[in-house]
Amino acid sequence: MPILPRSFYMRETVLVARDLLGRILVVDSPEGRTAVRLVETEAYLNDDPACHASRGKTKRNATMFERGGCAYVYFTYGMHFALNFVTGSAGIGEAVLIRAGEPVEGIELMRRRRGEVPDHRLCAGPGNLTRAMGLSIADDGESLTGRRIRVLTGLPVPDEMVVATTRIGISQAKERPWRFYVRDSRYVSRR
DNA sequence: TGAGTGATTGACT
DNA sequence: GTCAATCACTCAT
Repeated sequence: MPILPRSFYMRETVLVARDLLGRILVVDSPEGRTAVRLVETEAYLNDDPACHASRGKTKRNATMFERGGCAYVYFTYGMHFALNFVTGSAGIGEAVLIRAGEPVEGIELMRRRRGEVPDHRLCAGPGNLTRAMGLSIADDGESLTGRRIRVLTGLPVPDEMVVATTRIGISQAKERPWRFYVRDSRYVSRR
């Protein structure tokens, strides 16, 4: 299956977030391979108060200002990592948060990393997904078209199967409908 | 320098 | 529904 090219990410961030549903994220690690079908994403834009980049560049968010097509991974709440796909041209500061995926490969490895949880919870939520796939701050800046991390074309999700709603866990710009998930999927973090 | 918050999660009432 | 875990960052001293 083909790898999504960098040009996929060099588009409007909200459109990329929507178009990522149904795509396959593959991560190779020394322990083995894991892969998920993306079922839940959120867009974070430059002029968006909820976006890390909205208050300028810092050491933590610097990767967000790179050219689209790389991973922005950050550490939050003192214990969790969150994976984003950087979008647009260099210097813009926009990205798509990967909130949930449906496991398609390496489920045993995910279970070992996550412990006793049902399969539809393995990658439900940004912190859970990074833990199940073995991602950490060490992956910040990694290419999304590389050997360790890549995103395959998968099967795009038709409009009637996509729900657009408000984002989760933010206190500012709550009303913007930039969260996308696959209707009726058991693998999303919240309904 | 220090208090408050956060793109979260799981345990508990 | 509440709350603690625990750290990078912001904003106000």
